[in-house]
This record gives sequence, structure tokens and C-alpha cells, in this order.
Amino acid sequence: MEFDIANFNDALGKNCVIILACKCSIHYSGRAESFLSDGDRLIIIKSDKTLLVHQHVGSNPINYMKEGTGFSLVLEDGRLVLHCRNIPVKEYMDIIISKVHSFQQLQMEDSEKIRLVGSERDMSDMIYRQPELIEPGFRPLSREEHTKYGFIDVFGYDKRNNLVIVECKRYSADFKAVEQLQRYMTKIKQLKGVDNVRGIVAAPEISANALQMLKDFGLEYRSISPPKFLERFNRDQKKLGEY
Amino acid sequence: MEFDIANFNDALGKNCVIILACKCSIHYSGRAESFLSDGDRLIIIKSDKTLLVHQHVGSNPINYMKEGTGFSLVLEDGRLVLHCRNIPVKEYMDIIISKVHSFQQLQMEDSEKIRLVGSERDMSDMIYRQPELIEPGFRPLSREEHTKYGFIDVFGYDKRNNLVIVECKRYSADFKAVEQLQRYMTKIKQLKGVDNVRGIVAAPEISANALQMLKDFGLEYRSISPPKFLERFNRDQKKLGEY
DNA sequence: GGGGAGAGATGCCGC
DNA sequence: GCGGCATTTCTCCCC
Repeated sequence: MEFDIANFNDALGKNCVIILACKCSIHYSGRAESFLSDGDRLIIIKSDKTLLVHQHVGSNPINYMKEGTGFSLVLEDGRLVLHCRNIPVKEYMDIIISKVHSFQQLQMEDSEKIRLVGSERDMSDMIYRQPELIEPGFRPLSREEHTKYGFIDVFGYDKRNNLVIVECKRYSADFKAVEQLQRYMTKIKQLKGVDNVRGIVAAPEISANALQMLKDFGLEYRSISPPKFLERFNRDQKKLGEY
Repeated sequence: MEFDIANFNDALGKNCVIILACKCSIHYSGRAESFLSDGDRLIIIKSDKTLLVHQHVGSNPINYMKEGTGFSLVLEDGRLVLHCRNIPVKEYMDIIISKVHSFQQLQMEDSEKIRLVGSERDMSDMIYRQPELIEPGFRPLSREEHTKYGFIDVFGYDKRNNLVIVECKRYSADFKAVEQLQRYMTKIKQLKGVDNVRGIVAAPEISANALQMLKDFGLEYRSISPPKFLERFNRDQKKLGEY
């Protein structure tokens, strides 16, 4: 493999993405400390100076450095070493490279942002627009608001003018979701000086423990799923070309 | 760029890592749904059939598929499409490739596992071995044990034979840590039928809100940091960092 | 497989 | 910067 240190450091100075496949060992020190012995890894340095080290399996990088890291590849005591320093966050990494398998630098043009559907935010939007999903006569006042009462998903009144707090979960609600709702309940009762406040967990399902805790606290549960606008995709993959 | 569909699908059948730099748009549907318009991306398919899609910035993949995904690259209506299907978890992705920048397949040998120091587990070990970090006369009985009382970091008796529950946090303790400890307290008092139980949060720091809640609950705080065995590494970096 | 909890969590938004 | 919270969280361990 033709590989030149000056060439690599030159690439670091450019606004490109570097892909280095190599055999290496790694030492990291920062928020914690880690050691990884010699093995083949994929090293990616992005244009924002994020570093990722990937093994041949697993979805998470085995080591990484955050955006804005400084890099320098040097020959040290006859060994190729990639020094990685992020001074502001006090994170340090040394990658000792014993063999370079391949080296690549890429210019990547991409200004697109992802659009995601089916988040908890989408769920609270849906409930806000279709209050009857909670119950007839529910009148939502606000959604996803950072009030002094806390970060409440949907907040409103029922037909008897009781305050209603709705906590949404896009997955199965667990006891932490119930605790979270209970915390809002306590807070808002104190701050508003009222007692007629109802709390509702809205989620596609709820665990047995969470349901028990919910009942103990006198709270309620509604089975509601996050919106999916394109169920069609799952049913008929062939129609994908329509986008 | 010389690029052959059969060659790519052949690589998929082998136990290697595939790196594809290309311009593409992406549609994902599974736990949620996402759309990403055309742009240059780095696509990695690992030997365990994990897929990662990276943009030129950011530490997280913009899209991904989990281990065990099935892949198939086909020419569809004159367009190159990478179909990704993970039937067991009901996740689907289509990557429409408008230009291939580079394609690489790598054999990677790596059986090493990372050793990490400074975790919460290390903290509880340290306290177990040096109980005086909590207070004189503290006698720990167990650490990190899944008892019927719950998952308690350190569990023991103080010099007056009160039960003591210690909850460790490697970072600043927040009110959720206090809630967690309070939950264990309630549980253990119920199950043991005793009332003389003390709860201690051990963390390098604690937020103002958490400290208030802690006091309200009658719990205690000890400022303890997770162990770092190689502070020397940080000191030695100074001379290396001079470049 | 579900539940519970940690993670070098990350990322977002608001104050 | 910190705080509070969601995440296609992921990962591990135990039941």
C-alpha cells in the first residue's frame, strides 16, 4: 500500500472525509479511559473533524472523538501514530498504526437534512389536532411547551374543566414515563394551587409494572400509536418509486 | 468509476466490510419513517450485516440498519437501488444511488475487545474496596447486585447498623438519580419492614435541583469521582501536544 | 424476549 | 454554559 504521511496530513488540512483502513491499537483518555489492542479497524475522519473508529461488526464506533478534534500523524520511534487532541473538552486519543490497508480522501457535497416521521413530537401534534383521540370534549391548550411547570407534551382541559396533562411515549410506556407524569402532576398542583388535575399516559402499549404504578397514582392510560404517514411502504415495497 | 452490480452482490455474500461512497437518496420505514434527498454519503456494510449511512459531518449515522439485515443491489427503472430488509424487526430501507464515487471491500481481522476504565461499575468497586470514601465505619455488603430489593450499586450498614443504599453516578447527579435512589429506598423499607434506611448519592457533582430534591427526601450526597488509573497519560500529553 | 439501568451516550431546544 | 428530555437511542445483564 502506497502511503505517505505528508499526504495524509495534507488531507487533514482540506475540507474532506478521510477513510483509513488499518491494523491499529488505541488508547483513549477523557471522560473515561479505554484500551484496545491490535486489530483491523476502519478509521473515518469527517470534514468537521469528527473521528470514528469502527470494528468489522457492531453499529456503534468502538472509539470516537468529537467534532473539532485536532489530528496529527507522525512517525514516532519507528511507529506510525495518529495523535488526536480535543483540548476544550479534555479528550485525548493515540492510535498506533501497525499496518495501513487502504487510504482514501473524499470530497462530499451534501446539504440535505433528514425528515423524520413518527417521533414523540409528531404524536403530540396529532393529539393536539385530534383531541378526540384522548376523549370527547378534551380541549388542548398547548403542546410541547417548556413552561415553568415543566416540559409538558399536551396540556388542556376536559369537558368538566379539569386540567389534563398528557405524556406521550412513542414506544411501550414504562414506569419512568409514569414517574415523569407524576412529577408534572405534583409540580402543577403546587404551582396552580388546584387539585382537580388529571394525568394521562398516551402510548401504543404500557408495561405491567407501569400500569400498576399508574393505577396507584390515580393516573390514566390511552392506547395511542405515533402516526405513520406511509404505511403503504410496508405493505407494498414496489411502490417506493413514487417518491 | 468502474462499478459492477454483480461484483457488489458478490461482496455481500462474503464475510467482508463494504465501503461505498456515493450520491444517493434514502427512504427508511420501521420504528419510524425517514426521508433524505440526494447528497454524497458514505455507506458501510459490516460483516455482521449492519448498515451505516454517514454524511460528511456529525458523529452519528444519518440512517442505519441493524445487524442481520438482508441486502440486494438492483437496477430498477434505470436506477441503481440498494434494498435493505430486516424482516424480524420489520425495518426496511431503500437507497437510490445516482452516482458511485468509490467502492471498496475489506477483509478485517479483529478479535480484540475494548477495556474501559472509569465506569459507574468501577466507581462502585472503588467504594466497595474503600468504604471510608463514604464515611468512617461504613461496611458494604454487596455491590452491583440484582437483589430482590432492586439493582443497587452499593449496599451495606453504617456504624450504627442502619441500612445504607449508595447510588453512584459517574457524571453530575441529576434529579433522576435522586428519584432512582428514592425508589430503592421505598422498596427496601417495604420489603424489609424497617425504617432506619439511609440513602446516599455518590457523584463528582450534583445539580441544584437534584440537591434540593435530595434534601426534601432526607437523603445524602457525597462528592466522589470515578477512578482514573492513568492520569499520567493526560500529563504526558502536554509535551506531545506542543506540535 | 421483556425489564431495568448505564453510556466516553448524542442531539435538540430553551434559558 | 447547564438543564431537561427524546432517541429508529444502543448495549449489557438478568429474569
